[in-house]
Amino acid sequence: MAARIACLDLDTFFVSVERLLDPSLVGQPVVVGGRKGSRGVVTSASYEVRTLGVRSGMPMMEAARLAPNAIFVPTRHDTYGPYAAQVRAVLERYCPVVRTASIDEFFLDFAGCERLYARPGDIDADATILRVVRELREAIQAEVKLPASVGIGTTRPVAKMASGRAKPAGVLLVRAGEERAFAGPLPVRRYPGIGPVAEARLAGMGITTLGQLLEVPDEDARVGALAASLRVGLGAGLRAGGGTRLPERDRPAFQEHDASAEGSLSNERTFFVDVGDTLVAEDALRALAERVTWRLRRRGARARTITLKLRFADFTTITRGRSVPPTHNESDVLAVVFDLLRGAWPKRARIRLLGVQLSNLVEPDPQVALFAPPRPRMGAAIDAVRDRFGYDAIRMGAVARPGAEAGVVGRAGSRVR
DNA sequence: TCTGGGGTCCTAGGACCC
DNA sequence: TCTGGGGTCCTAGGACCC
Repeated sequence: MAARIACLDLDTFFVSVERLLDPSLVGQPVVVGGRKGSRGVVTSASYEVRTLGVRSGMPMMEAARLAPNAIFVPTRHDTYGPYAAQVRAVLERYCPVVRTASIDEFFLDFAGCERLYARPGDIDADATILRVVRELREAIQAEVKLPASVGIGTTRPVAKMASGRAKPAGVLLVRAGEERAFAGPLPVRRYPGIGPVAEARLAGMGITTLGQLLEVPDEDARVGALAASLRVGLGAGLRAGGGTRLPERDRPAFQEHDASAEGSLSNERTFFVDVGDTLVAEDALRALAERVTWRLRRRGARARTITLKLRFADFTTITRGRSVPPTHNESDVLAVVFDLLRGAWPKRARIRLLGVQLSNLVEPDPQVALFAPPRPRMGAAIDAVRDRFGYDAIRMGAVARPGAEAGVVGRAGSRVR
């Protein structure tokens, strides 16, 4: 079993793209995230500010305190996708099996490619993969102008951990049989799937490294069920060709599933100031329902479950959901979330965040579709414009300005109809 | 220093059915 | 007449990832 799974990670992706768009940011301490002073967090931090302790996920306030001289750039979510798509296109030239794990992370499976790609100078299959991966990394740098790091191993968790060690802009291959030597000294937190909670519980058992976790004997009564279950996944993940229990995600390794009917879609929003007014909350829900149903229609799917998410001023978060006949209509979603809001919002509580999630997605049933009301003509026209020019090309009046009379308002605020 | 937004996966209790 | 067992769906919450 050769090391043939690669994990490619784009280094400080959002920062790198912002630097492409504004070269004056190159070499500067850069933080991409919510607006400074607002209720936002860091989404990407350059290496210059990481040395000061700034990390993604950190509140912007804290980042500003740690790195007062950094340049703060607002996250532009629509901007980064096309760059990720360019990267994927390069990857597909080099590897037949590419799986997009997130906007800045890809897994490649070179199974069966070793001999095809072998060159006379390669001493073994590992050398072949390593050479190809270095070429591919250079190609991304040259063509898309983005730095990437690649880890290579026998399993996905190993490849992922190796990519972390390869940063910045490096390549690291962990040979078959050397997984434990590589991972053993690492903190448990480095293993994909072990987060802060599992880390703390393991620390309570005196386990801080992956090596320690693996060495705990099965019979050890002090080890909780957590450590036992983690060890199962870990052992498999560190074994060449190993299985995929717990921490190893998306089991059938690289299966691309039916995107139209899988998973869920959600949109949520944190208010600048906590909300106590029903009308303001309902306006926000209108905007969220409009956006999320538009995305659902673009997928060609319908949702069987509608869920309202509420986060109160004290940060407690609840969800309330309901199963419904499959729908993709904003009005259906809105009726449900308004009703759920009434039942879930205690008097006097202030709301920090509202979210609308659509899940249990299904393909439209042709039998049902026959009798379903057609999408109103104006709705269809709005969809068509948004499909061409993007969601924000059109805003509903009530959404654009709370309290405004209904109607469609163009980008500049002029009335379209 | 108060904590974004988009997801996936897992668990657990209760309803309901046979 | 004090009580089985299995299967599936629904709902809520939480850990985790980027």
